[in-house]
Amino acid sequence: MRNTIARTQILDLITNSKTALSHAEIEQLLDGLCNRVTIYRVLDRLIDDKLVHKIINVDGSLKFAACRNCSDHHHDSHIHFSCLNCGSVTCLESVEPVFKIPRKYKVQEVNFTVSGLCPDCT
Amino acid sequence: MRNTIARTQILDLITNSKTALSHAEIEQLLDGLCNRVTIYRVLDRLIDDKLVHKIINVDGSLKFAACRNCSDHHHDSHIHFSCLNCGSVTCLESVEPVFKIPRKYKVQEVNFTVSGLCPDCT
DNA sequence: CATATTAATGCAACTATATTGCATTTGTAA
DNA sequence: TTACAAATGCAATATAGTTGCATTAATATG
Repeated sequence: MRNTIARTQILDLITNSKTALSHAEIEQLLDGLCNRVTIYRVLDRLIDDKLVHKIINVDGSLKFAACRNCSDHHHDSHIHFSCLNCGSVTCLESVEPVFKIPRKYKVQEVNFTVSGLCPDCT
Repeated sequence: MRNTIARTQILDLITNSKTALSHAEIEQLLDGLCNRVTIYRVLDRLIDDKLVHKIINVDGSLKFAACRNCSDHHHDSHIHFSCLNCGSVTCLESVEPVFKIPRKYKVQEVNFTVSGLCPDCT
């Protein structure tokens, strides 16, 4: 795994962003630094390296956010908040939902998104 | 809203299916009954009419399932189980997660998907 | 410091999925 | 039975992501 300019910049953007970023947003922020295909590939690598996690938004679009405490495996069992007005997606790291599902289902991952209005849009 | 053949068939398929169906699965099951564009439009109408709800799968793909108790507004606050092996998506209607998020967020909808292995695939 | 190795990139082409405009068909109310 | 508008089919277009391959560049080694 090499520390390229694209990788550094993309990781920086995601890490310093208050909200999760989409591929398109990253592309715009990078302003031609690299090809859009490279962004896809860098994102894949960052996810493999457990530095970033992928969030499926309520509208099906993808967002990327920095991982915290994901050294071993991804555990993004926290809630994601998706604002229906501004489109921002925020990790609510401290909130973990409680639920019980039938024992016959073997749970591996959890994807929990709540949508509505974020503090900035109320 | 007219009761066309396409509408009837598509609603039947979704209602009688144990698991949520994708557009592609519906298209295959209909076996040329109507154009794929029509399927998109019928699904949109069924969602508007609160007869079907749309589920965003963990891989970002869309699935459609029959609505229960959605006369006024969609309340699919139940859990969806997504099988990583066979790809099936099942509504676990009886399971509703408990969670608390900061008051400054205004919650409107909830989208909760758990992935792993379904009873058939364990 | 030079250089060899190979990961990473750029580009173009391609695939998959969804949407739109418009002419035609068809369900339904009068 | 007929008229009207909803629904459909088709072709074109849009959007998002992937792949193959030649080229570039990061890094380990001598």
